[in-house]
Amino acid sequence: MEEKKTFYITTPIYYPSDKLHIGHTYCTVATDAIARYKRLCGYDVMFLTGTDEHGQKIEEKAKAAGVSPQAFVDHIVTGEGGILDLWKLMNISNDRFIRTTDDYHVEAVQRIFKKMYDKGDIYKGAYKGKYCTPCESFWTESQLKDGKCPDCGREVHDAEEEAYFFRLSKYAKPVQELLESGTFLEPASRVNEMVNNFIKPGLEDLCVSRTSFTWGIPVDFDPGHVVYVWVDALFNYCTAMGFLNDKYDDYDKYWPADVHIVGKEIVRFHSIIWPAMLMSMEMPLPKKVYGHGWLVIDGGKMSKSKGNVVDPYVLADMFGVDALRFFLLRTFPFGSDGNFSNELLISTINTDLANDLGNLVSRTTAMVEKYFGGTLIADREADPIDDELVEMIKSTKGKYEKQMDALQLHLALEEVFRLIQRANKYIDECAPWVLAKDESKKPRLATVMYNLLEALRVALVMLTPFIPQSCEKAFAQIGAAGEAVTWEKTGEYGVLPADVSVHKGETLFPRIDMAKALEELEKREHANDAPKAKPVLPDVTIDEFAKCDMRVCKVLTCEAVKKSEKLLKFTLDDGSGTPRQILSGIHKFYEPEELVGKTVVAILNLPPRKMMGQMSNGMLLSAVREVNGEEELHLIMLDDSVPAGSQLC
RNA sequence: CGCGGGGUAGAGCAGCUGGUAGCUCGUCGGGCUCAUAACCCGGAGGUCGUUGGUUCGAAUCCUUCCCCCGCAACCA
Repeated sequence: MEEKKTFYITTPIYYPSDKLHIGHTYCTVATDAIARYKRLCGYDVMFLTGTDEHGQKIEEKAKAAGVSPQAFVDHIVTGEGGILDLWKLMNISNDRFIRTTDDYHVEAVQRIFKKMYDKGDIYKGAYKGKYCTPCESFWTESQLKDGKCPDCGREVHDAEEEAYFFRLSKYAKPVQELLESGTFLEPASRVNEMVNNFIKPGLEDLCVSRTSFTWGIPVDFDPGHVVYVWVDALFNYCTAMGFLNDKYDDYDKYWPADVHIVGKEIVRFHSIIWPAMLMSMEMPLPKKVYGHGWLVIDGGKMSKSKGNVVDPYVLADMFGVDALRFFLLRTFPFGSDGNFSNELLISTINTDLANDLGNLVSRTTAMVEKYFGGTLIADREADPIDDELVEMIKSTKGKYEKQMDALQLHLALEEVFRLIQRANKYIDECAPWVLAKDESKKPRLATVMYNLLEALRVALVMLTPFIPQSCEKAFAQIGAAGEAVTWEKTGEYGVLPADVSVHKGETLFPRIDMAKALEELEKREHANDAPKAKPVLPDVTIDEFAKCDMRVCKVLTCEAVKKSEKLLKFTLDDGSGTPRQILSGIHKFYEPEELVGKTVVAILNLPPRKMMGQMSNGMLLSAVREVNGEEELHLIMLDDSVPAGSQLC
């Protein structure tokens, strides 16, 4: 028996510190479509996804929630409405799902770590460097910006800590050659970014162990150290195939991966650190890393703090899983960012799925039923008018294939819809309703119908990776089954039986009423997060309260802090005679000019704190609440007759 | 001058190995009646961010500047 060619594709393993949003769904759906396409083509596909469950952030989140880290991630991954549920809902066809807390993975990573250690590529060093506490990051002298943390601009302090390092510097050259010499990293525009930003300035050895927290894979030969999450996470692509463990036995079969689909924010880890570590392990490198773009909203990043996170559950529920899958992959160029909006979603569904595809299935099957009682006669009569459509039925496959293989999913879909649109036009040209009036034109009419069914058959096969459930229904309607829906027959004309029977069924994609749907969406988004009254905090004594020195202040000056989105810098008259400087993150709510001269309240005896390189000596008091998941803030302003320096009690 | 990406019809985008602009939606007009008020045809709408240059000729190559986004935090 002939061995099938293998194809190994992965998504990133997602970080379950929160529920996943539409961006994660986008990435996974895209990977799923590629995996399904490759299966359709006859490959032996391995499609892996999973979760990256270690790290400090999860440890903290779990602590805040009052549960163990394991219980915390279990809930997000396997709980109701969690990640596994989401992939099931979205009809994701992954063959395997890895959690980095799985025993076999943990043990394998320990072996990997040890192996690199024994080789000398991981060494123990005394970390003498600069440490930025809020970022939990170490920096070398050369990485500092004006002596401050290059990430956040704050002060760093000397820190000396025992830690393990990976000799990333040793692999700088081969990695750069890898990036510049071919198609390892795509789209090509990302290559410059990596080389200019990270490799040319010089790759430092990477600190690959932590002692500041415990939620990670322990370095088994040195208690107290846990493995850096990225070392832990990246090797999932191999351990899930059974590398250095007994759980699976497919490493030799599938590794190296054909493509890692990743978001552009983690391209750096996948295109620099990952190949370097594999080189160290003397393992084959993955053939490709593809950095897709992000879904952005109104040109800006989707984020919790902006309150513009889109929930895939709501969309799938309202519009259907296939419609959502289709929209994501048809609308946005896969390599670059795309502007998400509900309006665009609905109009794409209406135009492509309802008007063009769904309606074509509907009108075709309706005519076959109406004119032939559902089963075509075998007589035929061709006409030159058929030639163009027939030619497209044969040629679309090749164009589609070319785009799919280049991971240009949206362009592949464009090819399919060209065929669908041509078929709609063909109906107009042939005017079957005229032919139907003349009994002698029956063979001609049968030919027209047959050509339409063939066009549909071919288009639907190519849509299978994108909208699998709908295609199945549509195949039943147009009477296509078995060999007729295989990839081999997709480039051929004349595959359906001459006396094919159709079964007009339910509407595949109902048209969506834009106004109503938007209203409904609005309702659902706000249903969950009506203003929540926060519970009253535990009692404090009057003495404790009295420790807070809150006073009335007059705003002398107020200006925005450079490079900061949120901070305003105030100079205040606190009654002492000496102006007091306070920073406050309220630029989102107030413009500096409107606050000058106002009478405000500040707490004065908080320890001074530096923000964006500026000192803040106290805090302005505001009234805040949460509305629709967004913070609403009112700075406390008193009547201007209240004198500066008055104390609140 | 940190590094990247981008600024093209009302909206969203393509074109960018140089030959005076295309696609989808919207809009206006027409056709058809098989179909999910769907489908088909046609029209209107752009000095291709700005300055200067190379060229017979530039959206496309070089240059100046402006704006947006990300890397990228700060929310005491």
